[in-house]
Amino acid sequence: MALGKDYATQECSIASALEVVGERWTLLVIRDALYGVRRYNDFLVHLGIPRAVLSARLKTLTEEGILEKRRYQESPPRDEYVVTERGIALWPTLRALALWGREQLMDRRLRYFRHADCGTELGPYGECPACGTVVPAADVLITPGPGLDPDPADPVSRALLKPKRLLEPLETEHV
Amino acid sequence: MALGKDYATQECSIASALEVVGERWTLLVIRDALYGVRRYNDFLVHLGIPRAVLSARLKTLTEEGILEKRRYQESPPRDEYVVTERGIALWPTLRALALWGREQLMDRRLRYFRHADCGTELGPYGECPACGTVVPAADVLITPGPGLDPDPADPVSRALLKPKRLLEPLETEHV
DNA sequence: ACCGTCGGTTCGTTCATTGAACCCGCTACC
DNA sequence: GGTAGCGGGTTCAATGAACGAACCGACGGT
Repeated sequence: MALGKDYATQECSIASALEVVGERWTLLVIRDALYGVRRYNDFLVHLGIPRAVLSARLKTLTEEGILEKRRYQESPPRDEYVVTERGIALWPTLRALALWGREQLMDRRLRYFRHADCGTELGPYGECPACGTVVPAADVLITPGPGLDPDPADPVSRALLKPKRLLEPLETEHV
Repeated sequence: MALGKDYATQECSIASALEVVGERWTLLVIRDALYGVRRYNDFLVHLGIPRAVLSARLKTLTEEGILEKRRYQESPPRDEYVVTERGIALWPTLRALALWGREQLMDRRLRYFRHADCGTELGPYGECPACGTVVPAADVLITPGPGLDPDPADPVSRALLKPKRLLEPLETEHV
């Protein structure tokens, strides 16, 4: 999106944000990263995204400081992509978008976002109605809802059937 | 984005939302609509968007129930695009995105979002820190910040130099 | 020696975006 | 009554991005 064909005339922080995260697939990559996905192949099978596009997105997200590429084993050399503070700061945006999609477009509940400390479902602005506090991303528990396919094909979706915290790395079946 | 080339494999309300509002320019059109822009030509000059793309976006946003096309004079026939409840429901998402862009990407303050009743700047989750309530879109006051160009070229930007409420129709100089 | 896996790159085809040109209904002006 | 202008579009050729399939290289297992 950048490189000349950007939202140049816009003097606006929304336009700046969209230059970084507004391309196709980008927000879904960040969503997966917040859900705990870290490996190239897990992004690939879970998103169903072309490999070239995934490589490009991971590259620019790394350059923008939203993901961090780090080596987790030496032989064979393997890297994982971990979401940074800057990426975690997008959680309120993604939560708001998920809420809009659920209320305006969907007929069923796919996932619940809860406060990990007390299990209460988050309110419309990301707060815990029981505790009265705003819940940081690391304390959000994702639990499956009734509309979710109980036997999905890909290993990432299967791993997401168990309740887990945001940011916590996802344990995929290593075949 | 729709029509076959969508995020078909994603079982997720974020993906559903992005199928509707995830295309290039779409969220900026909605931002302008929330700021009070209603006329084709105002969108056109303020966004600097190709006419064909603007027509396409207005069409799909109308079909999706986010904007409503309505005639405001008969002769010559003229229509305006007014944001609906479904579009207003995107305000928390846009506010969160603006906040992220401002804090993570920008060095200066362009606009403040305030509670119209008391003038206090909104907190990170869209609440008024003074009143302790969540502020609905219609009660948000947009005021220019210090980083904003004081003499912009297009009439929409000039009209936005005055404080005004969200949703309130924008008065452009009718040349 | 060979097969499989992970994390990519390359490549031809299809689709979307761009900017410029054109069009239509109408009004105001001369 | 001709014509200039405006709002709100559509059409078109050229460019750029996304797609999917194929290929590749480093390694590990058998």
